[in-house]
Amino acid sequence: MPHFIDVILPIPLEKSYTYKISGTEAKFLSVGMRVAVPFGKSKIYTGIVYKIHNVNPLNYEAKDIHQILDDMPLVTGDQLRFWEWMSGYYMCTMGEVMRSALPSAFILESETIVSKNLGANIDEGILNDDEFLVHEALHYRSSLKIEDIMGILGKKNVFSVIKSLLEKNVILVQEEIFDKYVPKLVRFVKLRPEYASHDSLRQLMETLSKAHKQRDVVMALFSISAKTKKPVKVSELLNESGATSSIIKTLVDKNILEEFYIQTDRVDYSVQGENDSKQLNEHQSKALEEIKTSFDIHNVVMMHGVTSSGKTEIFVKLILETVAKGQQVLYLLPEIALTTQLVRRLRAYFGDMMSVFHSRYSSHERVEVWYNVLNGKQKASVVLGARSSVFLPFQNLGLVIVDEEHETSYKQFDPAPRYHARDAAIVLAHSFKAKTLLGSATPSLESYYNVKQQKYGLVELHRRFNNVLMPDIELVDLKDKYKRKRMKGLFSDRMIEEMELALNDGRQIILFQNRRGFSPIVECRVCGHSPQCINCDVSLTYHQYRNQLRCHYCGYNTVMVQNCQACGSVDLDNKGFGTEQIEEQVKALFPAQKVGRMDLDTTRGKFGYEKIITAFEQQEIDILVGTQMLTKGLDFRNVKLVGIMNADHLLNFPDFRAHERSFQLMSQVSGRAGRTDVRGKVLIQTYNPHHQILQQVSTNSYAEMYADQMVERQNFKYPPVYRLIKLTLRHNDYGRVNMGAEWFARSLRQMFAANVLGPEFPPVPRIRNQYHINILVKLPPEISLVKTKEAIAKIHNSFMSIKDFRAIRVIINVDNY
DNA sequence: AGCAAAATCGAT
DNA sequence: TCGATTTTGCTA
Repeated sequence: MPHFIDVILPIPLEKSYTYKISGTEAKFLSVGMRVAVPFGKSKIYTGIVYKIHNVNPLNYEAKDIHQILDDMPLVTGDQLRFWEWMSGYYMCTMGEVMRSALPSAFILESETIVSKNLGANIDEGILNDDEFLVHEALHYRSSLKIEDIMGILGKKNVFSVIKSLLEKNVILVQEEIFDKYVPKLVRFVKLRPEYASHDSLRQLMETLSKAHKQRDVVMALFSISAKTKKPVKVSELLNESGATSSIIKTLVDKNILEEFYIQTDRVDYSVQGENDSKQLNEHQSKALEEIKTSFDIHNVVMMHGVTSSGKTEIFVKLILETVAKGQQVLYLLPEIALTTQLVRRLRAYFGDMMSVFHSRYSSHERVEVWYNVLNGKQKASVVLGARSSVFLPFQNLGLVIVDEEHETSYKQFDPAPRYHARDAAIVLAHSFKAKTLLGSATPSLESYYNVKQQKYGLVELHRRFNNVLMPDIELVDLKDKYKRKRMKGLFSDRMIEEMELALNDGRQIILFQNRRGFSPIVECRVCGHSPQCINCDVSLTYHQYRNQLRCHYCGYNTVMVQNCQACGSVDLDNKGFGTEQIEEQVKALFPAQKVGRMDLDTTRGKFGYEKIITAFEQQEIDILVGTQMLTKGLDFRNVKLVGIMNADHLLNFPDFRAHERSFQLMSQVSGRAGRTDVRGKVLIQTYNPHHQILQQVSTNSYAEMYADQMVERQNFKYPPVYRLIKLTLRHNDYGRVNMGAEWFARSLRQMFAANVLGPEFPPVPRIRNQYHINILVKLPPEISLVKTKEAIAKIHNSFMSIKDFRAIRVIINVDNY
């Protein structure tokens, strides 16, 4: 009987592909293993075995697989079902899910390797310049990659050259698969066995008496192995003896020391700190009990606790109880909140039961965590991770915690799958019959709506830990301050007073401005022209520290212009203000203080973010100016004052969630103030001090905000009452996207009538020379989401069959919030 | 995605 | 009119 497998490939293809396998292979293979398969003319891809069967495909001859890559399934059946849900719900292919789900080191790809044809006599005269260069290069290196050849020839199209060299029998070409995962080997040394006896050892020391450094190394080796009773790492020995690696090499060459390698686990943490979890106070204990009772009725419980209420300690207790039952725990956090600060804190509770999984870890480390979770290893009992950790191969998940549940960074926008990690986590937990706990000081409206609908349980914590008072929030009316000339630059007199007060107390200050750059745009005072990006429809932003104009969409930059490019005038004005300008003004106002800035520009390096946080923590910085990065679950003990420079930018943002987001952002920033005994102070500068949202922030009235916002969402048919699916059409031809979008919207209207909005160009219609246009579909609560998606998919199919529209990229974003 | 055939472009 | 560049179709 013939055997076949259906394979998922990590590319955006609608179907899975069928390959032929032998009987032996059929016996060995099981669903979830990786196989290397040929696909297309020459490429070899990594695929996941999706189905094993005996159905010979009718219309084509199935190819053989190239190789089996695993001896155990890498992906579990639970995961494949989760992938299916995700590709269905978020309208993307299984291949796209696979690409996001697997650490990149698991997805091997073949590479074309060019080598010299040794068997042939080559007449160099028949080669042209490019061909000769490649031939020459092969004298020095036995093999070349396509990439290398592109480098040598300095051009992209090297295929014709390779083809011609192949015809002239100069080279050979083969496809090689690279296993990107190399176990990390650590070098150890030990004394050769012949020196084991006392006599031989004494002899050895005598011979080394003149070689002091070598003797020191041997002595150090003894002292380390006596202390640790374990093999000695070369790195340790170097540290202890102060010797150089060449001395060790000499000893090895002299056959005194012996080298050996041991494969070590990359994810290797020494346990630091105490292992005991703190005692909960009465409010926390009560909340913990409430959560447990609530879990009896609800699969999902919302833990709504004000900032610094000690949510984390409650989570820790729950996690420890779950682990004690032998179950795994997933602790989700927004990427940016996964700082060493929090990891260190949790490490103290969980020690080596905890693994961390997020994109700043190397792909090898991610592979290690994957295997540990898959094999139910103790050290992966608790996984602390960002969005993508919902894809880990859990075996018996018992609890999922989604901390800072309201964070918008849980939603992946690009590439597909455009999933929301919170929602995906709830589905994942459900498939294991596990419970999900959402935590936030400012829950998202959609989650709170589910609470109100009795879908989720609710547990509240109103008091800050140690009864620290909520900060005192004061609104400063900018209109009034400007009128009465009480402003120094962007700072009101109140702001300066409070800053002085805090600094005199030896306390730190955070200033929040939701915009980076020195000033958003440069404008000519004579003709009103402002420099534009050449690829995108946006004004360029002035960045002082490099004297540059930059585009925030595509990264395009030029030197700051001195004259207006339209009229030549030198009278240029910097409109608006960003973090850089605030930093400069603070430095002028408080020359004695250290000022730091935290935004995308200053945190770009690998540890840039970490560095600024640490400096602020250790009070090397007195005043920290930053963007919304500052809101993400950081814990600074010594901050007395938080200043929000201009709340209006937030409130006037053109998005249906602007008010909700403003409330969350300002509440979160305010929460950074006064986390210890002294009551914190928050100053919000605004032109609209009577704005509802600002009043609600200042009185910390979440419930009121929720009620107000829900009325608006209901009236304007927005989530969480209605659901949204956003379609974005993209093409470099303005007319064509416009026509296509009109067609698409017209077809959608036949089904959904008034619930289709647009097509509408976004505020920045052109990005990287591509025109974007949006269509929004609003789904009333009573309408089936599944049927709607089917209808949209159908319309998309007919759209793609129209010749003029086929080139237009259609991006479907389900729940685009 | 990536590759190659087909279609279109554009300068001699 | 030929070669180069872009578009289109297909992968099992």
